[in-house]
Amino acid sequence: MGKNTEIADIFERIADALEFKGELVFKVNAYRKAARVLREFSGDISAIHPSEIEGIGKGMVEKIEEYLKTGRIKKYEEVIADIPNGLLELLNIPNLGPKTLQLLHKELGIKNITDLEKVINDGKVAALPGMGEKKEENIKKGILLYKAGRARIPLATALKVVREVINPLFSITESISPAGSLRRMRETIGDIDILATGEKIEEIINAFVRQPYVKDIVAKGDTKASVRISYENLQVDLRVVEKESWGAALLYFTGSKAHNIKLRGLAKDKGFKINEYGVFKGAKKLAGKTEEEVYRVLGIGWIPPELREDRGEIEAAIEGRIPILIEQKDIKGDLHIHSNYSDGMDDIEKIAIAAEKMGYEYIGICDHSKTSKIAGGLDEETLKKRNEEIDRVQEKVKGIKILKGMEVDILSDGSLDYSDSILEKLDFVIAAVHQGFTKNVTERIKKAMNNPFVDIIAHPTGRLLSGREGYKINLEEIMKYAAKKGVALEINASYDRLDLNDTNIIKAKGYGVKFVIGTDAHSTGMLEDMELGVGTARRGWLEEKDVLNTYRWKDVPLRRRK
DNA sequence: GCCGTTTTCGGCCCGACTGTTTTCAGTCG
Repeated sequence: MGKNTEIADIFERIADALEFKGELVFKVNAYRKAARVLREFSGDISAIHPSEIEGIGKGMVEKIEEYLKTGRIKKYEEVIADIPNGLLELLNIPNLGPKTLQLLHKELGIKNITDLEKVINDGKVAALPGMGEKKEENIKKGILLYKAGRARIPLATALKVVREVINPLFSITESISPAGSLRRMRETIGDIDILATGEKIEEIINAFVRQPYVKDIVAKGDTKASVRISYENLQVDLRVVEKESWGAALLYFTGSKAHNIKLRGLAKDKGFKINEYGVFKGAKKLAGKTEEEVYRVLGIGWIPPELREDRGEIEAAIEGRIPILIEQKDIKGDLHIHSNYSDGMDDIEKIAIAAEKMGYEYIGICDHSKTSKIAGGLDEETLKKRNEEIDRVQEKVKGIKILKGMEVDILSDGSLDYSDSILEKLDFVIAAVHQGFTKNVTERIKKAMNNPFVDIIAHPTGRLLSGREGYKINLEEIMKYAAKKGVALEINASYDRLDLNDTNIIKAKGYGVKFVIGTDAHSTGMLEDMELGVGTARRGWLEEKDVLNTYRWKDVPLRRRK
């Protein structure tokens, strides 16, 4: 996806190579940081000047310019010149770091995974200086994990798993909370992190590693344990701390790493030291019981976990401009729900009752339009019947407003799947690309936005977390046009979509775009995905006013009402 | 390699756990 990512990848590989060679760790980190910053930078990289972006200095700018001009970076070619192809890849093997890899390369001549497996199986590793039986065994385990693939799991799955893991520990802990990327509501999760506190730390650790879901104990000490669970080979880390350190530990364990590093730098500037036990001045403890307390002694307000990515949140906190983020309770209705008239599982009445129980004021039934035949798209006649059914259910279920919406296909020429006279009569329309993902998609979406009855664009990029890449589009052009036309972009909360994602939301908000969070639910159970959508919106720095379905229905500033 | 109203040189986040060691290096988060 563009030059930013290409250059970030190269910087990452330079970092790996330098680390392998034993170069100063700070230099290695500089490349890692530049890679991360570049990945998240949304602007034009050819126009970057040193110091404009934190982490990109003179050297990095030179290399960026070199790449844009020649398509190569000499420094990269230099550092990998004497490293065999496929060797650095082995750094992804758990328990095998740069120092050990260098040793194995030098002493045993390994060049790739095949060589590595051979020397391990021949028992040649244990005999090397500083190595031993156990280290050899750990690398062997690491190779198995590496080959099994350690794919990140979707947020929705991780939330379910963490609730199951935490439940049996409730009775023996005083507090227990998810931490890590899960608490930050990242769209995918690698390891699951949990923090707990209670009277008997040892007992909590022991109870944790003895749970039936534990397949393998990776590490176990006085204050923390790591286990691998049967489900998806996931690693779960539990850290147990004294009550007095709860806040500092929760902060530390929630991350992100980049957020923590910057926070610790801030503490250092003030002459403090911050670790997972608290904030210290010399031996004196200044804070640690709550997260609020820790931030306060650093002179800033509490920062919501979803923002802790070092994307400017610490600077914002210093200047007192941390937004009041949208919350689930602000959502007044779900505007993207499929009924069994198209490919949904449940009938309209069941959906209405379920949504009423969730406390919504309104729901939008949005079935597929006629061209999406596989998804049971409705022809004009069936649409009429469905709308009559909505009227009938509305008579029975009075506690919630049931809106007549549709998810209308944007066809290959950019026209819509129903005539304007049909679209006009609906309460609102979501337009969506469901076919021709590579054909003129930007132009087609823009053309669809020219239709005055299109209120929302569904899942604007079309990507799926399970692997589908998404449409070939110029997303920024679509964002600008949506802002201009007053069309809202959807934050599709479906567990496999989360589309727009966090960084795209930030970008779109910058252009003045408004949003709708919809679950795209195909069953009443999936209405719960709203939690994922709100989490993603929070990661995108959104406030209540940015999201249209936080308004009462009569006040929702839909495009067609303007 | 980046960065700077304490610095343009000399710092750069901090600790737990493991294994191979007798005081520490490597890996991880």
